[in-house]
Amino acid sequence: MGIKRKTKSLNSLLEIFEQSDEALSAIDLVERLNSKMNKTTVYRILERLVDEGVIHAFKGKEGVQWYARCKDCTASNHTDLHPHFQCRDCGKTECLDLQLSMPKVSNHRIDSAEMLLVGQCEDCLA
Amino acid sequence: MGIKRKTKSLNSLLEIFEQSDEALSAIDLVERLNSKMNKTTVYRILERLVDEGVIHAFKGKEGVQWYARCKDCTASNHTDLHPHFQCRDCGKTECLDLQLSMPKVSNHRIDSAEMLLVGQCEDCLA
DNA sequence: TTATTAATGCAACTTAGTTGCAAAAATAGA
DNA sequence: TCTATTTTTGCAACTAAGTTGCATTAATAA
Repeated sequence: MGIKRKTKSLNSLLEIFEQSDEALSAIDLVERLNSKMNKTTVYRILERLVDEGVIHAFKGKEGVQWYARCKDCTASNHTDLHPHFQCRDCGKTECLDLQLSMPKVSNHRIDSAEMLLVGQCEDCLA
Repeated sequence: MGIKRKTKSLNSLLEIFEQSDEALSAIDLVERLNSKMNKTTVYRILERLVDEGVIHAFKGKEGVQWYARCKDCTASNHTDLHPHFQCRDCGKTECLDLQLSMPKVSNHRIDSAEMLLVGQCEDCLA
């Protein structure tokens, strides 16, 4: 499973994530890479990186896919549970440095939790 | 602003929400009402009901729109902040009776927060 | 060096939701 | 009431995000 070969395409994506502290949307990545590779390839590599625990995926405010580098996750262990913030004005999206606790709900088994905060980022507040 | 006329279409939707304790997806509502009204109308009425504070909207696990009746909200005051749960197996989606507190993030203004839990519901656990 | 497996590209498709515009229905004013 | 105005609805066409099938290319293994 996961990444079998570290190809040029995969490295291009990895590089982008290493150079960015913010989260990146699939749409944005497809656009940025559209001269280098096909959008199908972008989506497939993103999926692989998520499976490998290199990045994690979440939904932004419009319901589209966003990705960010994982700090404390591996393929088998996705432990870090933090909220994401998206700026309503500039769209900047970031992982927040807050550890959420998984809420317990009686008679329910919770597999995953996702929290999205929407508001104004530092730059757009000024 | 908001609802100017209580039409037949609007009442059909209101009725569905009154008869259901679960959340309902836009997709599902469009399907259920497709003999009675156009999907554009469904989306427009849902938007109006949200504006009026009658229902609230949130994104399900696939990033699509879900709606549920508001308990403690009005057009001007959307106070109730609770997580939503969606069953990974049967898709059942519900408001959880837990009050979340709006996280404070320095240098950010938070307007809204949304939390989605995914797992197995009571029925699918058995 | 050939066989096998994995990665990629491309075009076509799907799905959720939106838009523009014309028609119908409701309301208001005289 | 009758007419003018406003609101609601339907419809068809469109958009945007993401997916699928399949053929091609590239990498690895035997």
